[in-house]
Amino acid sequence: MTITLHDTRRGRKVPFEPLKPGEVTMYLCGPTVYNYAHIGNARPAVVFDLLARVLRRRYTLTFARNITDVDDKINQASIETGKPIAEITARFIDAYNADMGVLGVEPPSVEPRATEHIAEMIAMIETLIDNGCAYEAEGHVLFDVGSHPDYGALSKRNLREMIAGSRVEVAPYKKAAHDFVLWKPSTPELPGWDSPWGRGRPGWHIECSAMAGKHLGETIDIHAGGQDLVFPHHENEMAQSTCAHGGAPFARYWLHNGFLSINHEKMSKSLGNVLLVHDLIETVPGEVIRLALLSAHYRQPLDWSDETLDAARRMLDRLYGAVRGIDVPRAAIEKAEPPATLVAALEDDLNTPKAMAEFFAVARELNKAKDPAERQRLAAVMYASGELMGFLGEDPDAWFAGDGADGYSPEAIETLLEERQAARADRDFSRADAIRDELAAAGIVIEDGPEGTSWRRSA
RNA sequence: GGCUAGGUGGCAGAGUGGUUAUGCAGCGGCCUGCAAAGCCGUGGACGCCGGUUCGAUUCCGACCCUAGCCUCCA
Repeated sequence: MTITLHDTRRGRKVPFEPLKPGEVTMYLCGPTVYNYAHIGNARPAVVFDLLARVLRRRYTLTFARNITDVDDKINQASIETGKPIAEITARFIDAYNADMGVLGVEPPSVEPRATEHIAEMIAMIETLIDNGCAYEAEGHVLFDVGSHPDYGALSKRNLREMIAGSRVEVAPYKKAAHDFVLWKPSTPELPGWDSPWGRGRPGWHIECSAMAGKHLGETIDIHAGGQDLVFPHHENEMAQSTCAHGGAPFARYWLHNGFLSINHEKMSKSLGNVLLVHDLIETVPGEVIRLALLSAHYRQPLDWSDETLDAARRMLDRLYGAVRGIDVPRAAIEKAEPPATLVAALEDDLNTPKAMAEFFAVARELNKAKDPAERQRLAAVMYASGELMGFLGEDPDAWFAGDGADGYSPEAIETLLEERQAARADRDFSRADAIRDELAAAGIVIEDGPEGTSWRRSA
């Protein structure tokens, strides 16, 4: 079985073969660091983290996820807050990595920053001018879309249509409406670098092309990002890189995740419904958010609501409930493999709902199993599956203990449970039930099992 | 208006030319002092209209509706 991936350019699922046998290069458009990441930003980070995990099972993976730390929105944030740009970007780079870490996103192989690749961008722009794909005008350097016959191949649109439907005012120095900026002049207050075209700063699209080229080579295997980046960002990247590299293909597979809405509305500042990961993780476990983001197929739209989170939490409760109380040695987990059906689902264009169904199949088998050795073996399979997908990273008892916000310490709960056990032994069920009711009122659920009584918090 | 995706049971959400998705919720049973968890069983679905077919939710066409992009945006 080969891995299949949906390639945006070809518009269908295709078998995946890396350019170099055994090695895969992948580039993901990362954050622009002017604010905390919102839940929509987290979707590609989580989805393509999972893809990276799946790819690493078979290949040596070089995974680059860039940081855009020069951008007009950052400049704007600096003006608004009065804080230096470097302070803003440093702060939100740290916050991004910390927040994504809580969601189980593993660090990529390289995390290139735009400001550290200005020389590469200038060199690439010079090459583009030399190759006749770009021109200078009034301190700007623009990409000449007309020089690139394949322009529109990724986003499946043609220039004529775009010009006809264009509602944008065309800057006077542009040859054509869709020519886009590679380099633009900076005023003295704005960040800028010396260049052959004067002091200025790069356009957005050239950043990714330059960083991808430097860290992954002229032709990369997988380029990923949000669906909204298909046009113009990725179309422009493809045009630039292809021209700069003498026609060498840029990305062999283009992957795009679907959009996330909130309560069926687009997330936007004007609606006031922007949900920051930074805030969400205060009250919701990272794995719940991760599973919520993976509960729909990555190319499907995903609507985010309290119900989405509840559903994810209940699913994880079921998984943790299955492995609870089973002691699994680390060595057993490392020896265990996720079920082939689960891996196959993920390798089929990252079919996470199917993969979760296979995960639950193991849980069911484990819940049914009586033999301790068999239970331990299945629990190891559960944990191995969890490590692949980024779940079951917590101790089950800790998972069910929750945050203790109701004021009952574990010790206090244990004391009450002992009292209840004594009452039950005396067949004083009204006393036993009173204790259970008291805890239930605080959201603590008691479960009597063959090996004693356990408890958990239900949100 | 153009382009690209979608419309599946109470909810979320996969998949398939004829046979169980899965999770939550419901119903019946087992277990339990009673519960909870778990297990077993069970009802309920494929936007609308045509076409192809022995047979379509699955393929084809029209229609309706929704979302994203066409402008910064994951």
